[in-house]
Amino acid sequence: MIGDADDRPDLGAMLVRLARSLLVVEKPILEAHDISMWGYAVLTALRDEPMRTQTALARSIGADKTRIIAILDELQRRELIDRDPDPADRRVRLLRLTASGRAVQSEAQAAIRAAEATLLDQLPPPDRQAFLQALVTLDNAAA
Amino acid sequence: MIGDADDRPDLGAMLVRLARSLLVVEKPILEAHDISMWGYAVLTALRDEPMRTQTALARSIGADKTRIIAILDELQRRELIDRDPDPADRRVRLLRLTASGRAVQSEAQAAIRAAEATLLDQLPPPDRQAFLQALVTLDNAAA
DNA sequence: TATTGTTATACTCTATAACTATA
DNA sequence: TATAGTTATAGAGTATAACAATA
Repeated sequence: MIGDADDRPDLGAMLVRLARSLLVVEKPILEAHDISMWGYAVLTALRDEPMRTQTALARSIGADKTRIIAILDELQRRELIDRDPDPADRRVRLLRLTASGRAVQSEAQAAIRAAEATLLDQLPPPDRQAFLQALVTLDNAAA
Repeated sequence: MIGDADDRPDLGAMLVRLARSLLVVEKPILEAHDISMWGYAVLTALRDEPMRTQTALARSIGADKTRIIAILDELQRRELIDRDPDPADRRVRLLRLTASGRAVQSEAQAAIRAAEATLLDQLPPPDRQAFLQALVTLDNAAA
């Protein structure tokens, strides 16, 4: 284990702390754009591709299908998403962003990324790139 | 922003997902050692140094002072910690690990570290070191 | 009066199960 | 019968405020 730098906090402890501090920073940003954390997660998931069922959307953002219903109600009411029954199978709801929803997601994400940059600026640029790359790798592996 | 690799999930999203998946992996490990997540956090904080007040301990692990009371009750009942009134100021409780508490923390941490290694093994060793180093830097900065 | 620890309460988040409507 | 969506309920986790003991 020589050189393994084991004299550090547990990985889980550091990740939980960092995740929590990021959520604290991002909360007021999302509030400024008048959306919730889950609302933002939904908009971001739908930006990449429309979804054919609410269950699939829920799973893609790591939520329960019952948990996103109130979120979808709100997003639909504000006309940020379309949510239409599929004519081919009237049980399912076709979900996609409206132009307005796409704009809100884009603006919120820009603000989020700027806040992230403030944190990441504490790493020298090469370390920063390596960190993000490793994070993406682990994120894909964990999924 | 050339070369900034912005085509990735938000930093917060990745950190939350990774933190959650680590908690899922670690939960059965801690259960096998018959301690809770917060119990483990308390034992680990006290391993590094005894604490003079419960409030200080709570803050050091990012918890509320009211939230650790049941945890301390349990740890004390099982004789994993000592929790004695300070003769110099009878309001405060002096907190430190017992020999037994130190052993439980040590065994649990070894198991936790082994589980972490399984995840980290998905990174090439040099990337792994860089990732951990960056994480420690950000963790210190965020505190 | 200020502080430590404690208790009580309420609030948020989440998980589970039961219901409807379609297939 | 099986599935998508919905609703209702209960549970866990958390935050806030009030209280007792001590300084």
